Amino acid sequence: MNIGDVARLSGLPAKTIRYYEEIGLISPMRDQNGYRRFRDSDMHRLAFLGRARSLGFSIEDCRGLLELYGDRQRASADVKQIARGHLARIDEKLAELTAMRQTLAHLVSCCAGDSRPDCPILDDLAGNFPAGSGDDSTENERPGTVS
Amino acid sequence: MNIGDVARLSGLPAKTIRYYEEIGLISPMRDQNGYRRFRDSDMHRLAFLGRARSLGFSIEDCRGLLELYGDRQRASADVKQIARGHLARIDEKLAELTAMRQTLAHLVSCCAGDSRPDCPILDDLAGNFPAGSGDDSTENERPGTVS
DNA sequence: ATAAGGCTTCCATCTACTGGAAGGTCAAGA
DNA sequence: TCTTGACCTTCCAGTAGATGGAAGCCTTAT
Repeated sequence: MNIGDVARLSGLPAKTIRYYEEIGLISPMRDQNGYRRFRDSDMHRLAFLGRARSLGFSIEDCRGLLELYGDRQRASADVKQIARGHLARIDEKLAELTAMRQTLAHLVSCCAGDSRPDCPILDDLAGNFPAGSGDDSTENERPGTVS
Repeated sequence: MNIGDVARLSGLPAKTIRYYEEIGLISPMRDQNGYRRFRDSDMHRLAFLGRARSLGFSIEDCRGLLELYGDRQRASADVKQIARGHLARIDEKLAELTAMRQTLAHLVSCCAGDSRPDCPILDDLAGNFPAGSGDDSTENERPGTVS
């Protein structure tokens, strides 16, 4: 199979497949004309990569997972460790995004969004807190930056 | 104020402040020795930037927000539009991460994580679905890749 | 013969910084 | 006065994970 067929079958762009070869994730053979020739095993690795990437694993995680995938002597604990690390990163990201979302949604809901210049969103970004806008108690705590 | 002071006060690394100047977000003056000299207005812009970035606004969003910030004739609708666009992106990202998290957490919970090679995580990544592992009904739908 | 489409490599670009090298500046101390 | 150390400067490279495009070869059909 040539790269175009593999791209169609795997759903990965040809560019990406070449990139994966460049960084050593796959090693297809070459025909005499220089074209890459993909065997079933290459397709399997690419499918594996596509799936792992769609779950958000980093390229380096993928490299490790592929190695374990091809190792009959592997311990599932090693796989699980990679997956758990990734899960932890996802949870961090989720917490960060959720906090952002909350603040942002509040600001958006406070903004009239008309032709007048008054804007609580800009006020907040500029560090002005023009008297609690609806909710009582804690007077606008400002979340800190997260990595 | 020199860049070091501004960095301490704003919480932004000096490198980042130089970068923001390079891409035209701020334009501090220069002393005769070539050192950047920051006025209060520069500090305000940097604080604004730090806050906007911590809410996840892109640099280009920040550029637009800063422009509106400095425009007395602005319409709050323009600010709100940027914020809403950003909110929508956050929601997309949240949905994507939540889906990943769910699949991943399930796989992790299925994996023994011991010294044996059998691993449902690898099986899934490889496209093998070894008989529904606990839940009935829909026999493992595989989520597609999201941008 | 030539045109279309597929393939190749190489280089640049994207986001938002970050790290480091080489070197100028300034204030304090011996 | 010299030196030391903390600042500051610019410039270049690198990060993750591709993606876009140019220039050019290969193959097949017309």
